[in-house]
Amino acid sequence: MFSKSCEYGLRATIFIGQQSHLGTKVSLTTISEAIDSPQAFTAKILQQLTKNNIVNSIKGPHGGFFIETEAMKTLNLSAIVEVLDGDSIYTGCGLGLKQCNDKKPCPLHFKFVAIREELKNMLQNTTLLMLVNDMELDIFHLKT
Amino acid sequence: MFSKSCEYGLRATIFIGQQSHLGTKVSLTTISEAIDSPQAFTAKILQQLTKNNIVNSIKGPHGGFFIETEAMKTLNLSAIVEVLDGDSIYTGCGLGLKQCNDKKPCPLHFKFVAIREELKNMLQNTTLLMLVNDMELDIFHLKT
DNA sequence: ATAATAAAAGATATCATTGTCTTTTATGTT
DNA sequence: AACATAAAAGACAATGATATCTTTTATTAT
Ligand code: FES
Ligand code: FES
Repeated sequence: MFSKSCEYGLRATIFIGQQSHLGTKVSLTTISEAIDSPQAFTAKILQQLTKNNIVNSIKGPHGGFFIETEAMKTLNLSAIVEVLDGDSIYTGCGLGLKQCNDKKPCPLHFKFVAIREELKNMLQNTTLLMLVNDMELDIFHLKT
Repeated sequence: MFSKSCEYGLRATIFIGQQSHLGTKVSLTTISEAIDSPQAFTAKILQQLTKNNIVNSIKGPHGGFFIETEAMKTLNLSAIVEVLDGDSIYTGCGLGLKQCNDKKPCPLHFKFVAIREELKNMLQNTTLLMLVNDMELDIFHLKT
């Protein structure tokens, strides 16, 4: 469904959000251990997320990654996915045709678009804050 | 969503089904032109589909690929996807956790599984014959 | 039998994704 | 100012997916 980059990026963002909610910034090492991801690769992903203002970062001692609580209210998963995987998941044809639209549809088009839209809506309607709040229930996990 | 192999495989199978419905076997060259796919790569995919009894093939002059009409009634898209992409699309965690289950869910689990199940149902409930019949409407396309 | 046709099989090549390693830049502490 | 910390940036490596090419096998037609 999503690329590895996107999977790690989503997990990392949720973890950063969770910790920021508790008032603490987190370092790359802490993140990659918390979400069980390859550290150097995760660094690259965090660079992209930082560049695209999904997360904030501060260099130097006591630096690290964080997200403002206010930003968590409006940040939805769709924004993260779009940064890391582009919008092909929202616009791409299920059968790989170059164009996907109602005018010249593939035989799976209408059935496929219905599900694609649900996925899109789910990602757009799910904010980081929702997931961070859910995480407080101690039911959900970010590794294995 | 699906791999290139799976996209080409689905398109190829639909085309073979369509032509078989008209009573004609089709060659690799005909298929790859009809669905606009790389020929040699498509050959490899058709080998997999043949080995897994999704399509039939006959070597030699007047040979080619075909599917029995009876088989089209029971062959659903899910079977094709499973041969070419495995079942990770049905069982994999949206955030990339090694296990996906209700016992130790990721924060996206329940929302994600809901959509994953819809996709699964759609693929299981859509038979090749349905798509082949739809193709007769001249509304749907298998390339560009 | 020979030649032609067409898929199967095997080997190899290309590319994007995934992943690592090293150097640089920014910031805080002593 | 010197040092330590931590992210940013750039170069490089490994892997798997995608794609091609060649050889073999099966079948049909002459
Ligand atoms: S054209 Fe294939 S999903 Fe829209
Ligand atoms: S555990 Fe993540 S989708 Fe099920």
